[in-house]
Amino acid sequence: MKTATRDKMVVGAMDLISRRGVNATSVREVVRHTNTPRGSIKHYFPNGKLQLVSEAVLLAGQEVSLPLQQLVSEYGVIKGLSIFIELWGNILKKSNFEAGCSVLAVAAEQYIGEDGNPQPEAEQLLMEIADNIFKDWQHTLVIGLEKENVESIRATRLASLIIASIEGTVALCRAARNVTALEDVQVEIELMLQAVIGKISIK
Amino acid sequence: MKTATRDKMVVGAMDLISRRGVNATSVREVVRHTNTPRGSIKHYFPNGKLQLVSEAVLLAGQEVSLPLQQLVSEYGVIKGLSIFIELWGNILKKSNFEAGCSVLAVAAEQYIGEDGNPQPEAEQLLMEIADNIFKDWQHTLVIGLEKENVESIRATRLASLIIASIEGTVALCRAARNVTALEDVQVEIELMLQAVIGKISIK
DNA sequence: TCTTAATTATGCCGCGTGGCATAGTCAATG
DNA sequence: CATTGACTATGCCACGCGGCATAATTAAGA
Repeated sequence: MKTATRDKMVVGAMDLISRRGVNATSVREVVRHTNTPRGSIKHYFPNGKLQLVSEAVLLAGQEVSLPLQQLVSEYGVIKGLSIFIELWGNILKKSNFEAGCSVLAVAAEQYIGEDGNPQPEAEQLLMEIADNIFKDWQHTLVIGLEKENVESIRATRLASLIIASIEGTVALCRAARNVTALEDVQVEIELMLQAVIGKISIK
Repeated sequence: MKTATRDKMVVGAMDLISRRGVNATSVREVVRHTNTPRGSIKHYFPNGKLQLVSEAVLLAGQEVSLPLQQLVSEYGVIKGLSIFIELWGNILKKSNFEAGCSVLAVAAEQYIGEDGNPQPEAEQLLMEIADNIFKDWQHTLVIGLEKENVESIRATRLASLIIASIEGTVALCRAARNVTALEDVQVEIELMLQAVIGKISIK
């Protein structure tokens, strides 16, 4: 497997993006950070930074999609989400609140090219990648909710709320340097879903 | 008032940050973007980019805090939030989904210095500013919820969820280049609050 | 008016960047 | 062993950056 170098680059890019964002992640820094040959970047990523970043974000999406899917299908939406949120808390704590969500990072900033100007085509590409990932996560939740007999339209709306709130909360916790908001949101999402699914009245 | 120049710089920085993020917003671009004398930046912001960015983010926070506070106190939490969310939708649409939330942008990326490395002190300063702004918004909601007889602890949790979900949704909508997620979240927040406040069972 | 202070103009510095091109090295296959 | 193709090393480029210093200009106060 010669792809060891290539993989390290993508993983390293993902890591840096999750901390610094896309624009502040330089390919040279990725190379340094991963002890990887600078001469290989052009070889593995002929389209340069944009290609590296694209793959890094795709990977970041996958690394969230898989556990989310697995947790929801194994424990159901409510318990699954609870664990999923706890997982994010661990990522934050383990990184000393430096790491965030790479996909959110993409969605929060325009892509600026080497000339210092926005690059609409590149921007659109990355945004579409991010959008697809968000929609993927949302879809997983919709499936899980429908399995609990939540109506399709309602499930879609709830999934939007849940994804958005988790993403937003991760950012909030970064700023606060604690995990309180994540705990708050976990509780409220659980209460909300219990009400919706169990048709129980919230007091 | 000679501060016309200074103000234009702060406003321009805020605008650029909301689109590009902090790291991709250069002082020189702010100057160009605002037709402002480059020589004045050192004069009005002796501490350089960090000072400019700090004030821009503070302003961004204020420009959200005030309407939020006003809407909640005038229309109550539910109706107020509904209008507030619609307001965000307008910002997105009017900017062709280029503008986002400057405060979220700060929370989503590390601050990278002119040497290309993270600057922990600057980073901490900006994060504290962002955190204070988030907490300010949250406080406004807590007040509004308590006025509707929601228990204090519950109100705090709900406020976390609401702020996080709105911030997250703005990012989602940027990626999707439409306002659907914002509409979804608006409906679900309204339903949730009606249930909590009115003690009505959700079907 | 004259002079003092606030503001602006402009050029320079060192640096890091993304991209590229050329040359080198290494491994696998003939 | 030879050769071919994949991988890597390294230097260069033009650029934009943040910061700074010095000089010019303008406004305001005596």
